[in-house]
Amino acid sequence: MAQKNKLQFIILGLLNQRPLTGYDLTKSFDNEIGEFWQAQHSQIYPQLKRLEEQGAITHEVMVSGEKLEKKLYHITDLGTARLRDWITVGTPELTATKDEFILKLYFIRKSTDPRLSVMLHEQLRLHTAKLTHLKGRMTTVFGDDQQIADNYGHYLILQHAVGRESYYVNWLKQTLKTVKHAQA
Amino acid sequence: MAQKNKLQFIILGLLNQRPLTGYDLTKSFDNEIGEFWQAQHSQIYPQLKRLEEQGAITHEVMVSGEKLEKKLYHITDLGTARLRDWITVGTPELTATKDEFILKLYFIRKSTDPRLSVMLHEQLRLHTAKLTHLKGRMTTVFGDDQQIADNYGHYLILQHAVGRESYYVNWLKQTLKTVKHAQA
DNA sequence: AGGAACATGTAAATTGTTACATGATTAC
DNA sequence: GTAATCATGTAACAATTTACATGTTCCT
Repeated sequence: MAQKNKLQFIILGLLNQRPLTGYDLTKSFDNEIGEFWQAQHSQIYPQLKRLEEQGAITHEVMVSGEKLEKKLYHITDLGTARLRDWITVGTPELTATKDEFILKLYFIRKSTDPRLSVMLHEQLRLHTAKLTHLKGRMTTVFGDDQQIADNYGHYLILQHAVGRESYYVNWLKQTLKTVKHAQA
Repeated sequence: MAQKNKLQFIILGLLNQRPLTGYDLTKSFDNEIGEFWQAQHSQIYPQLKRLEEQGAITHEVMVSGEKLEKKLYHITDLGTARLRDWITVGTPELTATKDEFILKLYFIRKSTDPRLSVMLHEQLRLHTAKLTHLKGRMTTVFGDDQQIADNYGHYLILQHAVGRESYYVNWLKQTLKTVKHAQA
């Protein structure tokens, strides 16, 4: 296996909350989940087919308007059991964070390299925008306490993402200061 | 392309510092670089062959002992140019962090779920160990200021990794406190 | 002598991305 | 009407992991 097929568990986890179409599942990766995993529809549709063959999910056909058929997938008992097992077993492997900017940074030898400041400013812009987006999500999704109580894990990971992004932005600002001094 | 072949640039960047064998390159992923990118030797050897075909690197054969031949790879002018270009262009895509634990967390609905505490404790153990390792690297690799001045980017990414891991550990501790209260 | 580490490759399978393909519905 | 979005799929390609395969050198 190239990575033990975590996508199947994400699909099962989402379907465990409520029935969804392949299109709905694809869109789930636009927000919070997308912070921690990415998948395109070309990966999701075949995976749905496999999960159904295995009996972990089923689908019913819904018709929108005149003739648009969409498949609404439901999780089965086998699926919930598989999801439960995945969550319950340990998670001992810490995967490397693939950060291309950090990779480039590694190959900058001198603090006086003129590219450094440019690169840091670009990242500061990007990560500040991301942080703003995440904070916006936090207020819209978890405006009231009941939302937090009912989706505690979701709340935790969003809060984690905000904190992580805050750290990144602060680190960039601090590093920029140091670089500025080094170049002065 | 599945990801624009970043591995080639890591190899070029490492060879730009000094000539290395495929084995040496493989081992480079055990430490700092491994925090931000992973690759196995089965990916590195074919990539070296391709880079050499393209004229970005060359190799000379060294003989250790009686007959063990090893290939010491050098970067060429074409290679340094390609590396320079990669570092110089912008890095506008922020890749998702694939964190399996966070993914599992997303599917925990209630703060009273008994698995939560177990999961958080496991991660606290793992990330604390990692933080200790990174701090150790920091003192061994950057004991004196000259090391920092000569490998500033390397210093920055190690420092970034330490900070990121510190955040993670603190977040886990804070979250554990909240969970404990919720369960009390 | 034997085990850990050095050293280099290939093969098979899986995962993930981009591109190709098609059609329906909704809101303006 | 037309553009954005909804909706589902396959094909081709690229990246990544795991397994297969072999041999040497160094240290104790």
